[in-house]
Amino acid sequence: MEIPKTYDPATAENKWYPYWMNNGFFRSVPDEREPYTIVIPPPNVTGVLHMGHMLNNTLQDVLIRRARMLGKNACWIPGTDHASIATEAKVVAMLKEKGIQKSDLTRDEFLKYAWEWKEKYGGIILDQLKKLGASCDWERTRFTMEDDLSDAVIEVFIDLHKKGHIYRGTRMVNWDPVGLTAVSDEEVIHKEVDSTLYHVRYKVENSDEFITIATTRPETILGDTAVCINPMDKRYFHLHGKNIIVPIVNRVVPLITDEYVTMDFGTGALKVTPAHDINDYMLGQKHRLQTIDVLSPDGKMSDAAGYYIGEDRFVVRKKIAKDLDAAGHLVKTEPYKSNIGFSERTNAVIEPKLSMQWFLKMDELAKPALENVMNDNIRLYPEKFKNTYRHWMENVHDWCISRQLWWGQRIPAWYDEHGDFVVAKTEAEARNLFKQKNNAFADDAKIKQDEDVLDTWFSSWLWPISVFDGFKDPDNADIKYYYPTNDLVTAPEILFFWVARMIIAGYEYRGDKPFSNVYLTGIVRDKQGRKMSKSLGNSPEPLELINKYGADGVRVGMLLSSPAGNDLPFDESLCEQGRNFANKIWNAFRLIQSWSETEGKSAPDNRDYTLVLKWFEQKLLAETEIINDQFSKYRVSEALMSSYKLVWDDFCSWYLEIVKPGMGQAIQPEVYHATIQYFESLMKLLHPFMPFITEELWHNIAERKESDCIIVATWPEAGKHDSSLLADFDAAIQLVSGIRNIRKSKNIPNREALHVTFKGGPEKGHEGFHFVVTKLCNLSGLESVTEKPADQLSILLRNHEYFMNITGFVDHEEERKKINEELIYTKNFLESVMKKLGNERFVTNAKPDILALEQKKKSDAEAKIELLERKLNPDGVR
RNA sequence: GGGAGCUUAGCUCAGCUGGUUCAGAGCAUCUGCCUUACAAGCAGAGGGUCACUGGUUCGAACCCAGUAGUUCCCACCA
Repeated sequence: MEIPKTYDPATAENKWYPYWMNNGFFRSVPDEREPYTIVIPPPNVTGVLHMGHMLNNTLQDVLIRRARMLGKNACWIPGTDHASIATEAKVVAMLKEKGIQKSDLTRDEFLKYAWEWKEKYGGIILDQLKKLGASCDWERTRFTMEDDLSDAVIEVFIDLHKKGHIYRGTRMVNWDPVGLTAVSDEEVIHKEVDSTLYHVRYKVENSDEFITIATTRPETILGDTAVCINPMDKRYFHLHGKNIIVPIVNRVVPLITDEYVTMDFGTGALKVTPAHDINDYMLGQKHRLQTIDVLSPDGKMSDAAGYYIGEDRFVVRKKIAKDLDAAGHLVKTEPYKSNIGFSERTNAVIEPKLSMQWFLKMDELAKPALENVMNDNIRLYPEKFKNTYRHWMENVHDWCISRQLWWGQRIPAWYDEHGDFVVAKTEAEARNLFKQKNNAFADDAKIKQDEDVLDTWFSSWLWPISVFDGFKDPDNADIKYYYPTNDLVTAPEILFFWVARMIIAGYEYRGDKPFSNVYLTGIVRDKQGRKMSKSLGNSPEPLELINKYGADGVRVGMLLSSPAGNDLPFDESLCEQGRNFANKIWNAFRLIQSWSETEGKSAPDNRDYTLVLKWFEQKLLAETEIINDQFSKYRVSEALMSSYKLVWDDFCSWYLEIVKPGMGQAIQPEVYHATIQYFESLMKLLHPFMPFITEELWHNIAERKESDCIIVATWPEAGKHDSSLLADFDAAIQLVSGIRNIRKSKNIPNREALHVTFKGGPEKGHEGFHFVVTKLCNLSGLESVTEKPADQLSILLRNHEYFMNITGFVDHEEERKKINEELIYTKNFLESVMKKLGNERFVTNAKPDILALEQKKKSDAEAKIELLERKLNPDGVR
């Protein structure tokens, strides 16, 4: 049968993914096995797959597939997040293209469009994950805004309100004038921006004097309700108790004193605009100042401003500067760098704005969430995030959970005509509550529900519980079986948005952690270290990468250089390396396959390979143990690298080359069958990383039923191995490398057979592999001699000297130089060992095995020195 | 401003309890090979003052202090 020289990923991918799905290999239902569960960080319904998703989901798939092979009941729950702000923005934009304004629609009309949009585009990202090979239980796909999950959100709101954790209050919030909503602190990105500091003088009432303030936002002067100075500031002592006249509006406001003002910044005088600055707001509260909101929600000057009404704040900033100047109030301007907050979603400049919002008190709820991370009940990988986590949880702020949007779970609060409110699931319940509060409450009294919806994270924080219907039916079989889940794989950016809050919800509603381990991935960056983003256009299209390099190749590429918590500087060449690896495996298979045809047809290769078979068997045990250990520490890229080297170096470069039958020879059946077994084990080890090619080869390499799939095969055994055998083999291949090196440096072609000898008996164990050396190096012989041959090149290995019959090439000076260098190194080494052994404190304190090791180092070094010295002075003449 | 982390080969990173067969890996580079599985390959080689300075120790890439550079998080002085 003709097998193509290169692996064709598309064929395997199109064949096996549907096969796995149709045969229910991804499906999980509770049974007697140990569960292993991951809930996906639900991507936004608006999302399309980007490189971050690729990394994240590849990792999850690796973990889930390995758990499945370890015999666990592996369950990976997929789903999507309704993402209020992002989705609403998309729908608004879509409507705009159709010529429809959101403001022309009723809430229900708008939501109808939004749902249509979701049905149409909401599943794209999940389909893309399938291309990557994600083995999610698709029958369990959830959506954060489906009925059951929304019910859970509402119930939790009501419950937390009942417990007194939710309150309503006037607060300074981060207002997004484009999104027209409040956003949480975490969604504001601060950037340093070049701006102007305006020095403006205000007239002191009943005086000719002026007081000069500095501001970057002169448009807010219209909302000033005080000027503040430090009480200790000598410059202004004489003004204490006076009033100030705000320019343009000519409002008379008090001059107040507060230590908050730093004397040496600007002019030491601060204009106070409680409606538009968080610190001013606090000053306003403290000094009972009037609050004048001069901006409307869309960032234009409001009626209350009195001037420039309806004009954008940035336009007004320039205008008012001019007008102030004209009126003689502008003293000077200077360039100034200030930190400005931008909305993460819309990139609009955030306005601090006073508004009525709903808040969740965090201090008490956060306690168990902090404690259980600190005591390692929940482990973060890498551990360094524990610090960050603690810092945040110890200084946690109340969570503003209301959003001025329509797409999301509507807040279950109801207002009567006086503005009193109750929290209830339905209007009928709300009426009852009103009645309980007030007997006189009329049956036909008008009440209306809060217009706002809840923050998206207020639904995603329930995700690990709600996907198992843990609110709807707290004792159902699924939640009891799968919760707490095992591992969560997510980005550090949402450690607080999401991870911390899930932990909080877990303890509040299940009395238990939502997951045991959190693997925090890095950010995928481009070669220049920039974050990959759509706006920069520096992100490769994931599906194109998959087409180009195969899903397995891309998976390997993503994982190759991404230890937990480290950013991944992505480069397509990584995928190329992944593809090349797949091809290497493919060709190893081709080689083995070709042997099956030689079996019995020609004279068998009659070498005794028993020891080599044993070596590889032991090597597999040893490496599997290492790989298991790396997995247990979530060192996934290291586990991949170990597997990579096991396959490429140990199996392909050494094992296959050794057992490969010579030209015209047939392989021995037992060697062939052992090789197949080893290959199968290797495929299993690789399966979590490279699901497609391993499944394909699994079915090709041996006769097996189609239903016998590697995806559900048993993970290879690890365990006790003969380390001296492994060391003996290492010595043999070192000899091989040494001989090859000399061949190369002396330009002796491989077809020219060499004869190698060594003095005295070989070290025991090691000689068993001599035939390996003979075969791989094309030796005409490898035997012991009693006398050291004269004038031959030699190799030193484990205190034994091997001689090669290539007399003509010896460069004595060069050789002596090399030997001398090695001698010096070895002597220094011995010296340090002796120093240690001569140190009483070392000898008394070191563990016995370390001591023994040092003794061995000593004797080895001594033997080597002796040998080297003899090499330099072969006749004992000095 | 407060906090945390990082700095090891050209690149990306290991180095887990301090111990010179411990200075490592992969990629990249260089050299030689179209050797019947694979040129998406084979074989070989070169490459590092472990950021710097000092300290602790019999011994430091590893522990401590300081310095420099760098990244992230938190706060937000108009």
